[in-house]
Amino acid sequence: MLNIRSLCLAILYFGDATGYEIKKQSTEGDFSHFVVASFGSIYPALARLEADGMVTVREETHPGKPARKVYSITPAGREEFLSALAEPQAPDLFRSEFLLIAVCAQLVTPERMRAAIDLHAAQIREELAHLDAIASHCGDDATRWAVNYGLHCKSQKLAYLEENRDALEAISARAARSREAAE
Amino acid sequence: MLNIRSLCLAILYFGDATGYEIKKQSTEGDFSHFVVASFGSIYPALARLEADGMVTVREETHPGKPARKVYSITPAGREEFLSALAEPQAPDLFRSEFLLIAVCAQLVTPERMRAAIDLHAAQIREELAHLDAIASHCGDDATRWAVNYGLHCKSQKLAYLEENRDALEAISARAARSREAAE
DNA sequence: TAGGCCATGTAACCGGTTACATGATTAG
DNA sequence: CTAATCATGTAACCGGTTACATGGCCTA
Repeated sequence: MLNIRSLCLAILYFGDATGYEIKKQSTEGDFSHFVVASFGSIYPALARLEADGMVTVREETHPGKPARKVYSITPAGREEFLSALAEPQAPDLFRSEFLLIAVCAQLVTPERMRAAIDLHAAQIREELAHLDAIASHCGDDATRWAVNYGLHCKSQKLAYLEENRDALEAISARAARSREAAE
Repeated sequence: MLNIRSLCLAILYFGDATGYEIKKQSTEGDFSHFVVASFGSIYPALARLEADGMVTVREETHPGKPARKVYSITPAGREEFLSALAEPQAPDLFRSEFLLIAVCAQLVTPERMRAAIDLHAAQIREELAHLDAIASHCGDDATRWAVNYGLHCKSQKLAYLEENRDALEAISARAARSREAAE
């Protein structure tokens, strides 16, 4: 259900858009914290949706600007999306390279561990700043709810990391010391 | 870096294992909350790793039991994994069908919204129980750190959901009422 | 004038999933 | 007797990424 096709329908449900705008919306806009999409998947999906009668296109040519294809959702498209929303949702998907490194704290040098934590913290702060930006100019209640959810989770994540990073670094340092001792 | 190949090396770094055990480890065991892997990806990855000299195999045949191929990591394998760990990690990946539904709270019925929240809460509770199970019989400090990190993030997530679910349901209910009024 | 933004699309590739095929043992 | 667990592997498929191809406008 959370595929590019449904994502396009979701965005078009709230208003007409071009492929370029859909990409922007899903990598920088209101949907960006829980989906991903690239041009290589959006354009084919849009073409497919049109062939299936789920969307219509009109080509706009503003002189001196690249031609743009503006897509509109059709009643059939709305129906398809609504029935996609009606299916029981799959659990959230989470994948973390940082946690793989963390689990391997004994294998990496304390410096590497520290760098990984620093980078991880910086990544979370960036996501937080990004969510703040969305929150600051968003007129939709539901979107704001979702953003606040993300904000809460991520700030908690960062708080835990900052409070417990020493413990993780200590694990790494201890292992490094016993490796030295073994030599 | 967070691909099946590295995952296999990571698990084998901590001890010999069969493909079956690697799968178990990554869907039920210590790695299960931040990676995914299926048989269809593990077995080919292991074959590839052997061809590349990163692991060795020995076939064990216990009478009355299926033959098992036990893999061991080689020094070259350790080296490859360590250099994979040394690369700067990609940010955590998060994808949520629930949040797509949440953002569309105005489009779905209040009942559907409630069901989605209930299911989401149940999914988080399940993940929490799963992490608790790992925590309770895990002898490794780093693994415990990672599990506690997950435990903290997920319990916070659940807390936010429980405190704010009414607001989300209200958005859905309000939209439903105005749809009715429009008729 | 270099780089970024707008704007569309294709093609090769790849990593992974799903389903299938097989089969013995053990616990309920 | 049935279901689960152990155990390995393949093949078809698919969804998506990456890189490529193109090109004009605007800003620093």
